[in-house]
Amino acid sequence: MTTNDDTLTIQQVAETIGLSVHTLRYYERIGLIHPINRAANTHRRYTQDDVGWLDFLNKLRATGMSIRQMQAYAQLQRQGDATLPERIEMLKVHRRDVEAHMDVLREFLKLIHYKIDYYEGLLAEAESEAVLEGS
Amino acid sequence: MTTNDDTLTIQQVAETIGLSVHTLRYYERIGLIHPINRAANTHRRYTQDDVGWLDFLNKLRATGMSIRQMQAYAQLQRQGDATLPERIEMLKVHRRDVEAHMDVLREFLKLIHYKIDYYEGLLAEAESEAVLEGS
DNA sequence: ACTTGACTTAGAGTGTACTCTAAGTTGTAG
DNA sequence: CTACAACTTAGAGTACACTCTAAGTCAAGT
Repeated sequence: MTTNDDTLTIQQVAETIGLSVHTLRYYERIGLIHPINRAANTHRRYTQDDVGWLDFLNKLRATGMSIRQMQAYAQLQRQGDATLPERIEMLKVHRRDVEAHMDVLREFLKLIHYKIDYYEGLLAEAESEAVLEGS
Repeated sequence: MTTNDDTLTIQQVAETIGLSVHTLRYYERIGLIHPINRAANTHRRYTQDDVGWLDFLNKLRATGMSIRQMQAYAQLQRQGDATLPERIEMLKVHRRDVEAHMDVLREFLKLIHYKIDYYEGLLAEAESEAVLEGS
């Protein structure tokens, strides 16, 4: 397999960005990415730009954006610079969502901290009683 | 509907903790919570303890714990104090997961910050050009 | 010539977590 | 007496995001 230029096979892309080859084809099918250019043998050849875009999609997913939202964003992206304001707005909305989610996580971490402390307190108590019984 | 004591109907619980009545029954069915005590008319009556536990379950879900994990935790809980060490361990593992997730979110927020700045820069540029053309 | 392995497609299947439906019971209000 | 709302059950249905299968093409290595 001589991939002489700077393009990558689907397998290579899957490895570099951590999505399965199935998922990469799926994302193309549902319009999250434009139809990938093909080599003479019909195999997909991903450019660095393609990889960058997929990497960004992956980050949107990892931060909780739905496929539907990403489809909307991808469509705007394909429509060019005229949609920049809308895309900025989407990103800002998503940022607010992520920040809200982080607040929830922070609250939870505080709770869990107290809970673990409390449980470890109970545990230490039980142990010291066991020691007393053993004496 | 006279709920004179300090117990709550399924509807009231749903409202106070933000889970649907369907989900509350579902959680009971799959063992996330013990079988709820019934009033004379077979209707469920939730105690404050039940509500507290459901609230905690809800927080575990909201922070990404799977139903399967919660089932395991609930089972340990029902087995009493002997399982305290295991439960502490589960909570610590989950805390690590949540912290790791927060790291991902923080990284994303940084990226999105730069991206929005960049896009708004493009936008400002385009606008100033439009002004020049207009003169 | 033949095997191997990476790729291709359309479409079916899976896992998770709900979410809803249908049919029935019960208690209160008009 | 009747209507209505809230509840009950078992089990079916849904949404989401993949994930896999089957059948086939193609290029390289032995």
